[in-house]
Amino acid sequence: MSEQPATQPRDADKRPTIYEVARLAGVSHQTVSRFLRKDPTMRPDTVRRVSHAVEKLDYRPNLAARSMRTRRTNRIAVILPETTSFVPTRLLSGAAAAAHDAGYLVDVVGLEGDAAARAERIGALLQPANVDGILSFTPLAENLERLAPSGPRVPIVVDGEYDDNMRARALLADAKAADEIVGHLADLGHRTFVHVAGPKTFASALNRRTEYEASVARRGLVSHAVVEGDWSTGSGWKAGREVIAGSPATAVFAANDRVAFGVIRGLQSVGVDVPGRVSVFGWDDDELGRYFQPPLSTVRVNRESQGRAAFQRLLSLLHGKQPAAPMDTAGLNQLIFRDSTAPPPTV
Amino acid sequence: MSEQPATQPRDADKRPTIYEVARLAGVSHQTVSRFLRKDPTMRPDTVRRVSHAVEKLDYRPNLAARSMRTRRTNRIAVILPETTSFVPTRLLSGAAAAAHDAGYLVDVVGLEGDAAARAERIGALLQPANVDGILSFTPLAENLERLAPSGPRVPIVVDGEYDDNMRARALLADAKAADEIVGHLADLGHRTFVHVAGPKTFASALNRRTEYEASVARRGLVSHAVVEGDWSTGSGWKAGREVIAGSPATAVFAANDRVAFGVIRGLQSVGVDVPGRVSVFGWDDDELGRYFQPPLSTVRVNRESQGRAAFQRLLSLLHGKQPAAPMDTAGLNQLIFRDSTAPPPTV
DNA sequence: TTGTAGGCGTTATCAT
DNA sequence: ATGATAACGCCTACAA
Repeated sequence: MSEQPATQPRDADKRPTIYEVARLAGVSHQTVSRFLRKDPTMRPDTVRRVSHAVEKLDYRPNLAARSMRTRRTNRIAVILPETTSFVPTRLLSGAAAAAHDAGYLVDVVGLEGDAAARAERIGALLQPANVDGILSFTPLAENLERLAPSGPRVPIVVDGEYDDNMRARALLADAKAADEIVGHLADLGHRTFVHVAGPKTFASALNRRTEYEASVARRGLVSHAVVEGDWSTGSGWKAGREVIAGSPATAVFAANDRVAFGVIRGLQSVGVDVPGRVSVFGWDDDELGRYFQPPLSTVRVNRESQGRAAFQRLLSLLHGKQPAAPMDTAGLNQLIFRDSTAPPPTV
Repeated sequence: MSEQPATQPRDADKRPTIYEVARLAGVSHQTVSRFLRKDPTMRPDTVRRVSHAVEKLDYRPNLAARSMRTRRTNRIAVILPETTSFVPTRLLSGAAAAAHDAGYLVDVVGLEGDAAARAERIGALLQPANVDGILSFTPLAENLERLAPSGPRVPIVVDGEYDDNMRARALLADAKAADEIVGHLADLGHRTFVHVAGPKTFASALNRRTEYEASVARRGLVSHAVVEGDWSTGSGWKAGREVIAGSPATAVFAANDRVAFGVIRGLQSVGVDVPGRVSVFGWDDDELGRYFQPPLSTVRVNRESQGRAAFQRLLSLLHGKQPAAPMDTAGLNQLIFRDSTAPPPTV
């Protein structure tokens, strides 16, 4: 009773393995493995014994060992934009939560800089052996080629981008909201519009812009200008002062709320009243919009569920299914009308 | 020349291993391993041959296999708050970038919900076998006990929290800025203050609040109230209307810019002029503050480098060193004076 | 229903 | 300076 430490010989600093659980439970090591895999063919009594041992030892599986054997990592990589002005936090947490719910771990990698060393590490990370799939919240384009030049590729989903045969349905939600914004402003009596867009590389920005142009044309209205913005308040401010103020436009559709705040403040700074002279519509339902002066009309998008949806799309890919476009396309976007939109001045 | 496929037998869908690299280079598999480990004792010629083979096959190491053998994962976990109103994006990207630079991968895990399954997964993730260290941007408290009840623990750093013997120095930067804010307002002539704080569970919020109270007392000023906020614009709005408006206070120190925006708008909504009647100071240098009405006085904190610093602290722990407090404590916070602060009304 | 053998890709240890 | 062999912890296959 002194030579062999029996059940807990671990060198203090070492986690128990299935072997030690097995020994404590008086079974073989892969009976423990079966237990972990929730094999239904186990005798209830055995389950109990193993379960106790697991608990007593506070056993936790070694993920690396598992994935090496199963060739599945239960991990996805999420690629974040390098842009400092646009970081989709809610998207990230939504996607991460969905991933966790589905039993996946989430690696985040940034696209910042381009040090060779980092490129290499990221390249390694994105191998099939290291990650089951990739979810990107930033346009990828040729970056991908650089990161994983050849060989088998894991499934990739870029948020907001869809392949052709699902484009129509998938983008419908955003397009519909964009069209409704134009419609709302038109109903108020506006005829001349400006759109402050997001970067063209973002599918979502491009889509909104495209739909804006289509909607304006369809309704026989005038698009005075489309300003290329970068999601930032500064770009809105600039557009407000340099393009919109003094122009015949009376209605502005901004790519997001931060831009809209900039537009409004820019206009106010040169004495243009909002919404007296110009109406402004945002997109995101940033909390501040409720308290802004004037309170901002906007689109409430559930970024959390957008993130979840993006992950679901990836998950479908991982399961070998064709990813379905989000079904609840209807309820995804909700227009919120506040005081930043009103009828145009009666000339 | 037909039986053995020589150098690229991989089943189309399989990444090459060091064995295939070895075969192509005409060396043994752990000569390749040495190459990967940058072993300096290799003959230059051998290095060249292996290097070529690696490149030709686009070989990337299998991280799981490596970590299983080395018992190091080169991975850290970053824990994000469940709060939806406060998501430290910049902190995250700063920390992630620093981690990547140091050769570490980053897993993000949220603290959302409490489903047993998720707790289990997270618990597994946080094992030494799965992650080398943990960086948390949210208070952990007893959560930790729940997640990893026993056994060896990996090093943990909670952003903003420091152990006692470094507290003084580490917190100096924030405390100094907080004191300077009070000082600035006092210099303008203010005597009666309100602080709209962040959640007490956040070390940073608690520290600012504590220093606020100390600074006010030290200077013989009056703290009319300390309002418990939650980092949100709404909490600022509420504080502005319900506590500050109609009170004798003429100066407000808000926990962050979003709160400050709420305070200002709340005051304006009940006809209280800022800064005519009340001055408001923020914290964060949110871009919008530059364009706000009035432009917001605030503290510019480099969240990126704060995130980097947090990771460095963890890295020290990982290397077994005592973590040093940030050295550049001086330049970390920079007060920015804009129009939201002015002398109090002359009574 | 449970146990035994083998191997996943890598690095460590020992030879040579 | 390089090669052979074992081991990391787990799971899949097959045997009992």
